[in-house]
Amino acid sequence: MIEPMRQRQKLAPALLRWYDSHRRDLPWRAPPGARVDPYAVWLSEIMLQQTTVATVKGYFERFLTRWPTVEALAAAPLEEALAAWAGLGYYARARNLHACAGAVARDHGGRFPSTEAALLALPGVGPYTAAAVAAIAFDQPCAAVDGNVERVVTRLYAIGTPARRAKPLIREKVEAMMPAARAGDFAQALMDLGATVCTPRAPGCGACPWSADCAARAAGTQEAYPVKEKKAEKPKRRGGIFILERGEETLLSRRPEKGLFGGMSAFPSTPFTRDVAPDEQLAFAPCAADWRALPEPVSHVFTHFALTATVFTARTKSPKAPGANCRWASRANLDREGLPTLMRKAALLAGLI
DNA sequence: GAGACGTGGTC
DNA sequence: TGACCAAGTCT
Repeated sequence: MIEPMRQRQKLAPALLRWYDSHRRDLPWRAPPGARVDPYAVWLSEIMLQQTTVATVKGYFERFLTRWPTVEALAAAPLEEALAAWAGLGYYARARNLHACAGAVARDHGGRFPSTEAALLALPGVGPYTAAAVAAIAFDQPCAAVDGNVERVVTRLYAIGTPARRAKPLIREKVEAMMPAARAGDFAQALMDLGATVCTPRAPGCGACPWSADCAARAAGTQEAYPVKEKKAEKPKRRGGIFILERGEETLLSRRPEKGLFGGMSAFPSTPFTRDVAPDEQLAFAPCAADWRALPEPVSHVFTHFALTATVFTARTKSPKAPGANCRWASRANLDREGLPTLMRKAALLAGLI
């Protein structure tokens, strides 16, 4: 048994050695030793919130190509940023991304602040992202605790408290092992370890630089961590989506700024905040028309409810003026309108794209 | 502080 | 196949 203080001081060097030969090559990472662009680090961190690396890669490249600097992104209309974000989910991130770019351009002269506290004050930047950007982009010794780090640390110390309440303790443990140099590499190494070795299922303890120090491994209970709170049951809801066509055009509406799909373009629909039974769905149609239900509904599972939506279609020649937040979109361009995935599914089912 | 907030992949 | 998971934040 290694004496505790000595053990703690050996953790970071062992992890950094492992990282030097096993680090993942990712589009937002600079080659070893090279300097990273804080804008690229921040952009990647926002996209990676609750989203997989594989999904993010394409979006990251497109955003960086289209808006190479934070000033360019700040100058873009919000609608364009939202459309480019379509399909990534959690659209509040895109609204905050745009607001954050504006704040950096306006209040910080186009340079991201380098301290955790100043970063935390930016829209869409919470405790994790502030620490991650400070560490990765500015090499500040900040503890970036994400889901990966939670898993690694709860296993390393066999912390049986549900992860949400264990956050402060996890942070303490990370700070205690934080090396004086290479703070950015350390933060990324911890996340790489969680993503590639200390995985949720079937962790590769044989390849782990910390396996000899790991309390859960010693007890053979790796997969029992992190302990999760039991989550509430997911309600099932029904609803309707209305696709109105006029010649080669389709009616789109802009969703309210807050709530589901906030600020996004979408087909008019019933509210999704509650279950809307089939016999009351047509009352939410954008106008009177010969609405026909498609034979198959679209099913879509959100984080907090599962939706089965009937897709109604109708044609019109001269409808009443569409609502203030409605517009006609060319069907040929529908693919580029930046529809949320649920709405894309409906368009696909209706044969529009 | 618990719930809202998307989506795609895996077993 | 349905449940669970993935670099969280905001209210």
